[in-house]
Amino acid sequence: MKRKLSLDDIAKHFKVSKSTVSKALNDSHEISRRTKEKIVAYAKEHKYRPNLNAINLRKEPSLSVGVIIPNILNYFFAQVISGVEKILNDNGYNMIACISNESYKKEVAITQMLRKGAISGLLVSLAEETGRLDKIEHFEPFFNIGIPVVMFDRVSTKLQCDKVTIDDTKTAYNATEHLIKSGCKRIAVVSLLGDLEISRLRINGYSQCLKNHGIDLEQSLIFEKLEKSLMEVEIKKLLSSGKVDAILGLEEEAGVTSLLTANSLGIKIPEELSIICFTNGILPKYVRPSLTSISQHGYYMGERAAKQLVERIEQNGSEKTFKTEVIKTTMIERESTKLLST
Amino acid sequence: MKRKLSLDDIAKHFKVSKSTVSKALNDSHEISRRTKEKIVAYAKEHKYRPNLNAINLRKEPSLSVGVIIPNILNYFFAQVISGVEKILNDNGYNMIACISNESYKKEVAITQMLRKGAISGLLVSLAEETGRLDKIEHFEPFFNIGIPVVMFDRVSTKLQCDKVTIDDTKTAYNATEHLIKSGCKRIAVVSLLGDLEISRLRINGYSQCLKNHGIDLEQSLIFEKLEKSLMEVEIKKLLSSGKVDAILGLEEEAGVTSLLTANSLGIKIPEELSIICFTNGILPKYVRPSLTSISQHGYYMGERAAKQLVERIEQNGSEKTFKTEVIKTTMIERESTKLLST
DNA sequence: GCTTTTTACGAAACCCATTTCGAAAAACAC
DNA sequence: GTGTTTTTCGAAATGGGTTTCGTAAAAAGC
Repeated sequence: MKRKLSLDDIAKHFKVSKSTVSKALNDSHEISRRTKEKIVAYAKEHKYRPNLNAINLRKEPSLSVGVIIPNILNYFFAQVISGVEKILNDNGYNMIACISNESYKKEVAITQMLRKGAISGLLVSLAEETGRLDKIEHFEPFFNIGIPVVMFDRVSTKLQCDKVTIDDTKTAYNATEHLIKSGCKRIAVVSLLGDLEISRLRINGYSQCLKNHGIDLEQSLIFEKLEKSLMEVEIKKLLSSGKVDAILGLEEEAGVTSLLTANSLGIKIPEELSIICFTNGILPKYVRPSLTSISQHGYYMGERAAKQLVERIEQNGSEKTFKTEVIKTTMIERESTKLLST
Repeated sequence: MKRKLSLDDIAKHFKVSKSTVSKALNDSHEISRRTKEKIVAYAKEHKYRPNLNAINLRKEPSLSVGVIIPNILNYFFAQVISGVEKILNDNGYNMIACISNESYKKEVAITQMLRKGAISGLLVSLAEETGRLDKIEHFEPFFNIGIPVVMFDRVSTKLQCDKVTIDDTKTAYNATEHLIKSGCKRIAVVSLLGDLEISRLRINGYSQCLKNHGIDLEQSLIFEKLEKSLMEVEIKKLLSSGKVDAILGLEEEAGVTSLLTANSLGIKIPEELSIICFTNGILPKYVRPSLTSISQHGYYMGERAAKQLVERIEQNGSEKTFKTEVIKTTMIERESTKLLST
């Protein structure tokens, strides 16, 4: 088709050498004014763009790493990105940040773009839709070419690579147990997240904990995959029914919305209702009463994931066994839960 | 020094041709098992990494753009990044996101890294420290090489390039006027930001408005450059003194902290104290009472800045006049201000 | 008018990996 | 043992710029 215009093309057009063209475009004193003018004019007219790879071929090679996150407006992922960026920079890598916007299609497009781009490694947290569809073939080319991949937070068991996650099951278990120990008996789960592995794991942890404490699991208390627009209404219904004394929010927004809704209904927190939520972003600290939340240590997770990737890149595939690093979570106790009388 | 290991180096070491080495490393069937093994082993041992620019020279050139932001944990900048990313992606560019962390030194390091990297354009919002030191020489190389630069939000008048900003003076003026019209007379300014141009402009707008309404400017009511750790104490002092009936926060955190402090002191909002803050992030909506804030339309600003940059890149420097696009701000009225009886 | 200097440009090397094609050597068939 | 196929490898082209160095022509010097 219409191949990109190269120096040679311009050179042929004017029947000069490409060194002349190169010098003319770089405004070298070696080239006469008249020659420069016509070449520059021609280049401008035909929108000549030098091939940056060719230019950089002569310079020090610059290493870069692709990072795919579902949503940068999510504070947790912003933290991860911060950590990733720090480590990559310390090690002389550029970060090519890409945002999938929770869309499978976008994620595929990004991988295609990155594949032909110059990346030495890839960090990924799956889009919600990708988790739901459970399609991960678009990552295979990287494995084939030998570009190391490290997944973090939203990982897939289907992919054989290094991973950094939290123990979602255990964390949910502990949070639930904390609620039970503080006297709560009817604990609801509220979530916006869809069919992600982490949602299933968290709900598993919750269920196991109830079971171990002899509490019956009630499906009617589990509100998964709530539509963002409907969440407030649903929570209002739930709280008005008076059937619950605690809420476990699987992400920050669920917890905060529950808290604000309870406030508006005049429900006393934590006396009548305890709330714990995953993800310790900005909100839990600032809402009133402040919200007990679980820190997933996003910054640290980013650091660890980036570190693992850098190691993989530098060792260049000698080690063949993949490791999954599990980062400890921390429950930040605030005003939305009762103190345990230990 | 120790130049990077190239295919030729390995070839010389084994006295074979570099095509053999290349094929061996790519696990080609054309190469015998024994030859492959020893070459791969050697490459691994000496950490051979192919030059990606050389590889990509043969592929379609991939375009990328550098973006420097001061802090990704700031919701406003996260919004900008979202907008930037969308436009760049739509136009087939990669985004190389870099975080200066408000540090001049880091910003300089980033520009050096990007300079030798393959970027076709640069988007920048200055670090706080850079604004304070007022040193911007590290951007000059880009202008010399002809790599277009677009600044957004935290811009510098010293640099001749395209810019996208809000009208900080006017916005502060309008906010102040809104407070005055709603009956406030003693309006304090609270800010964490240091010597940034935007701080000066905002305070200018505030001052002008007071002047035009015949209110004397009191330096003791302007709290610039507050230390993050001291902010709460300072605000507490200010509010306890009972000398103010309104606060203009130059950024979200200042506004929210003021609001929470007022709450804890039992000061009624907005009856006894009105608050408006810049930057409409997540917090203003979720605190109680909710906080009137000024949306700077981060996402849109990102889109516009990226669009300007892409245009510059594609036209390749034919247009020589630089334009500054001013984005309209919007005041989102919430519960922290009194309604105007218009 | 002849020498020297300057100007203007071209040929070729260089950056580094991939890939095509040709050829030598080894393996196999008959 | 001769012919054929397969295996294994190398030379050279390719991609698109930059840069060095050499040289012819034009300008300047005396």
